[in-house]
Amino acid sequence: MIVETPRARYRQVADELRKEIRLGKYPAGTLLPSQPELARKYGLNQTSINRAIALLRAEGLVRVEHGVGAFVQEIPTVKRVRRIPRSDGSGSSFAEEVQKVGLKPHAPLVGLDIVPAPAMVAERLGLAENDPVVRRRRHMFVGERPVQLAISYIPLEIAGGEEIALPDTGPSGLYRRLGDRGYPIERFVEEIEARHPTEEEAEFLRLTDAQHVLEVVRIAYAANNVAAETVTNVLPSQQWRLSYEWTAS
Amino acid sequence: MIVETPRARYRQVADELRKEIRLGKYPAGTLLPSQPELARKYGLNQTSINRAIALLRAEGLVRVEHGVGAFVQEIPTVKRVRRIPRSDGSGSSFAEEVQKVGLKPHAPLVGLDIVPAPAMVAERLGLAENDPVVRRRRHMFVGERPVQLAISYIPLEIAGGEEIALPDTGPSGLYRRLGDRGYPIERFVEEIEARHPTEEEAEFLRLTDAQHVLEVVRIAYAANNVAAETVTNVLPSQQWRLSYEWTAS
DNA sequence: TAGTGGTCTAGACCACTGC
DNA sequence: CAGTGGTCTAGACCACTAA
Repeated sequence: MIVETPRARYRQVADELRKEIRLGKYPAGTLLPSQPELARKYGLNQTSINRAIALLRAEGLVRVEHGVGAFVQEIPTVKRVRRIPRSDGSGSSFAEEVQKVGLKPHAPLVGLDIVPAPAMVAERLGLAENDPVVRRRRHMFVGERPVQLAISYIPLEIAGGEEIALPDTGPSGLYRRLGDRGYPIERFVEEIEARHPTEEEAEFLRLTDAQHVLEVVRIAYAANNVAAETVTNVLPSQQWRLSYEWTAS
Repeated sequence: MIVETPRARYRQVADELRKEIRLGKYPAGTLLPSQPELARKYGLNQTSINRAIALLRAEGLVRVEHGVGAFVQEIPTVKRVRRIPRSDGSGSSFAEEVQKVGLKPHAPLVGLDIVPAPAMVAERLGLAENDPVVRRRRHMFVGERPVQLAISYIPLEIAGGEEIALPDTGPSGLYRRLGDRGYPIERFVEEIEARHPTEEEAEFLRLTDAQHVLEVVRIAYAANNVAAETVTNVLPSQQWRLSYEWTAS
């Protein structure tokens, strides 16, 4: 190791490991050498090596399993997938966009039920808290890899029942059904925010709590600004790039 | 301190400080007690206190100045400001949106020159690398607080000269001038990505490198898919919420 | 059980800031 | 200069995982 006093030793170790990962010395999915081993190699204490690994964790380059070791994270394959507001009013669907980049997506339904509206959802849909809403939860994968969480809420009064959100109903399918029920969608608003994942999200998406997620909240409005649906998508920020397109005039 | 073995002591200290900050015991801009002092208070080593502070740094709750202390970060005042693609084709301007929430923005020009196009810019604008482009750089503040960086590039052939991007030219002003020069804008694409800040960005935006920024890249297209301008905005992810709106048709 | 990562100490030294 | 935060050690103990 170069003695470069102004830069902390543990940072230098992190730099070195980062470089070696980038160069393919430790391919995705493999284990880094153990902390005692790295300590010997670099002539440092295990405590210092631990700090170095903590840096790589925070950057999302490495995922640590206690008692096992530090795994090199898979390459962010989902990046560059797009969300595009289109003239038919829907954002492009998850499946479409992932297929475009040649990957096999699946988005199993993990829950479909009727629940009292949580405060945030009630606010977005213009309901009173605890008014009944249809809730649809999906886990989205690319191959074996979890890449996104989605929870959709529709006021029960508008939905009529759970059936409206049954599987194989793509977004446009859902909006067509809402139209059939007398709530044709006129306007969409999406808000994007970056935040720390909840524990549940971190576990499913295999993130450390030092990494961030993007939360994309869409609200679909029917006539008279009646909010007919809201969807919240949670995606690891390092794996996605969002895209919006619109025309002048 | 509660002896809660499964949770690390330093995490408990961070929890405690986080709570006290939230409750206003340490208002924004003030210093936390020094590390030795906190060490005495919690019966821990300075090393452990240092780790606790490091957590708060990573979360952006605190900004540390070496040799001085840990300052409580100002409240993220810019949050909820919107970017809305409007019917006139422009995103709403920085100044407009900040004023809407009752704050005083200013966005001084820090650079206006003609440079060879960097690779990424050349790709976005459909130029060859090193083709000349007009570059406009702005630093954006709300009051005294730096909140955003913006760099705009226009092919010199389209711009004619630097004048096109002179100060007090709002976005729509620039696009009107481009129209006058025979390049009316037809279409916009924005791509959003979360990443770690560069050192320069971290310094200006007063971020630690553990925090994230949103990079919003917009490309404005004239007829025949000729890219007439690209702007890159860099904003601290914790201080902003982006918003897009569009109508079904 | 042996090997892994996570935490903590007591003490040291350094770099930086402000007086 | 004194006070601040940043780093590092040598050693210890714990929790977790896998065989």
